[in-house]
Amino acid sequence: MNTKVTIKDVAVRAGCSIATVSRVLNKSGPASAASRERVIAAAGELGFQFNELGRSLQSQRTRTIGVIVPTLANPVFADAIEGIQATADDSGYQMLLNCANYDPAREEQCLSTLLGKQVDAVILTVSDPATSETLASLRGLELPYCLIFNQNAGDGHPEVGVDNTAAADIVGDVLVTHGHRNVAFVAVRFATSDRSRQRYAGLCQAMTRAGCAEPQLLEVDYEPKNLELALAGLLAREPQTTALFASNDMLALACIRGLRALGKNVPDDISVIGFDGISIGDLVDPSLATIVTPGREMGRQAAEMMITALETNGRAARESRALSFTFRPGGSLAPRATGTHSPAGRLLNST
Amino acid sequence: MNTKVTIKDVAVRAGCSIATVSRVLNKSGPASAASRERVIAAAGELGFQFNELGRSLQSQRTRTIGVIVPTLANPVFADAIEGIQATADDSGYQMLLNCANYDPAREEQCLSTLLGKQVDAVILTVSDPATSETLASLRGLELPYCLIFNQNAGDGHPEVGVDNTAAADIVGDVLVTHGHRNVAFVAVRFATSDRSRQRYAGLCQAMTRAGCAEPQLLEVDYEPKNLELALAGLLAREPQTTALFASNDMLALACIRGLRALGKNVPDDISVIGFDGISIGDLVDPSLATIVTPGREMGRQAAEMMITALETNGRAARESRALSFTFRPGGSLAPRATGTHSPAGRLLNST
DNA sequence: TGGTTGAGTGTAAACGTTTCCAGTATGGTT
DNA sequence: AACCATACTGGAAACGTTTACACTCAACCA
Repeated sequence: MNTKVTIKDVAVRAGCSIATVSRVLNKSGPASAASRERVIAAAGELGFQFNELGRSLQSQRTRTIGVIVPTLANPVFADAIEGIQATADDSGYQMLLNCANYDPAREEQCLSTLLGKQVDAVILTVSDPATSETLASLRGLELPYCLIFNQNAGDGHPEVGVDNTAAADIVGDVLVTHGHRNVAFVAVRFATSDRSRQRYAGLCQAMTRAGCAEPQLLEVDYEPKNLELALAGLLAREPQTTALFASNDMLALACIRGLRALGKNVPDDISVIGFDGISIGDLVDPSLATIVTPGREMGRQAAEMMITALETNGRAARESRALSFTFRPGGSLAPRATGTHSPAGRLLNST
Repeated sequence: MNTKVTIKDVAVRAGCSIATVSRVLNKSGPASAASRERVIAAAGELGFQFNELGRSLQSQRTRTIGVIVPTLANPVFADAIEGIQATADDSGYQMLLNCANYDPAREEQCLSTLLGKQVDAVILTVSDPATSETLASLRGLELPYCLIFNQNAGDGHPEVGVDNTAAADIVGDVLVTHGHRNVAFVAVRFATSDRSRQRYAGLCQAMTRAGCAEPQLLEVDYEPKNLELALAGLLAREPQTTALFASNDMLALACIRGLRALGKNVPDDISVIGFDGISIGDLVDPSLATIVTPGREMGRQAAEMMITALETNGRAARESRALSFTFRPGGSLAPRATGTHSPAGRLLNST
């Protein structure tokens, strides 16, 4: 009974025109106490609720923010989404969500749908900002938009993210101070993820600065069997490898599992560091050493930025923000075994 | 340049009326080859895209499905969302997502917003179906809706879920066959989650059937310190407890961590079983014994059901589906230590 | 008393579509 | 030659709002 009742029905029941109903319910113009009362009563009795379609069409704004992310399977995106949702909600905005599945073509299609729905702004993460058509067309438009997770996307795109390169550089430093000199970077979708590449670059930078070998690059997928094979191959080719840096936490966890399956102990035989700082990393054993990025905060700030841009109607949406990150130590990282014999874990195994 | 161009602009450029443009672009009526060609050209040159607001207002359908879930922090909901998204997308539908944060008042508010936006259908998970105002008002409406995760909600609400009680009963059986006779059920938000209560009931049913003590009920929150304290309290009060059944996987992982912090080894000192079957449970060590529920499939089927109901315009949305689940063994579950002395793990610790 | 004010109200246009309806040709039949 | 389908087309109404504008009426002031 909620639906179907329009402002016209309220007007009839209140014995006035729809203009008056609108003015009363929106508090947007004068109305006598008597009308006001009758309108409110009528609306209440009828269970009237505005049809936002009509409102949006007229006002040229939907109070809806479109969001495009690669997936929800990685909790780091779920976090950001929650941040967007919460912030939007506080300001009376809605969120229209699309998952593009790491596919640039789908990204474009998602954007197109969102535009059709007349979203007021767009928050998105793209596979590769440098080549993204989606991003290119977005710049041509007049509506506020903002990248999240992507950083240093170039071309002055507004973005809220962390400096992946700097963060990975720190990971490199940490590895070096722990005595690791032969490390490998494990990535999924390296070719189509700017973030992976930035993280690899940061790692390389730190390692070569310390005079270490250029880290190996190992591209893998999540399929357990394949991952195991790839890891086995790496360890065979580069037996001196003592640490793995995974391009994200989910992958890091998968690597630990894979190594375990190969009979390797983490961190005694080999250390693993992740990236993102998903909360589960802290629950598992060994706990995951990782870069903690503020996923939820990223979403929050991006949404806030969009809403401010919309409310002030100013061109304020052009800014970018680099959020801070921290390195979280964890049990998956240990100092490199000093000799050919390793400490505790190894000893236990060899008894 | 995409935005702002309306069917009227296309009509002008094509030298015809908007009616003709509409007919051509929608293939919804006759048009001469010449008009057709000119319209298509004009639309292309102008980068025309339909304004769905206008369309929806006129057609009385938005091709949008509203979704309300408690949170995205639990991957099990993220899975379902992805399932909904993917299915909706295939049929040209959008998804409007809201997180209600386990708060019935917010659930109501979310529904109200969704209705304002004129969603064509609603898929939701509520805290407590029995007392949910949201659910009650939904039944009064004429639009298709469907519960997910909630099951046996009563009152014939359409739902897609698994039989929590039966699943938990199986968990009880598994525990019994592993020799556990003193187990505890650990839950968050027991009072406001029908699922928690159903799972507890199923466990009790199986345990008492086997002649065991009624399982302890331990209500906790996620805060690590509190959880640790609660677990310590339980073990002090009921030292004979040999297994924990957690109301969901996230909590199970948190329990394992908490037990570890208390110096207890899982599964050697105590076994832990979860519920949901989130993929991470398979990555960690010990791997999580759990009930695997088809989260994504739940979302998929719910969306499919809604779309069918909408397309056929039939009252087909009244059905409910119980999806199957499986028990997944894992390293977190071990047979109860037979004597006062426990096997391997204990021995290692005591060396 | 006449004018000015201002509050309260309704009419109607506009937002971008779809679609009914009434037209105009064109062609083919008797 | 008159007729009638048929194919195409445009005008206009409708969907549910907001809001500019014009109107009425009372109160107030000179």
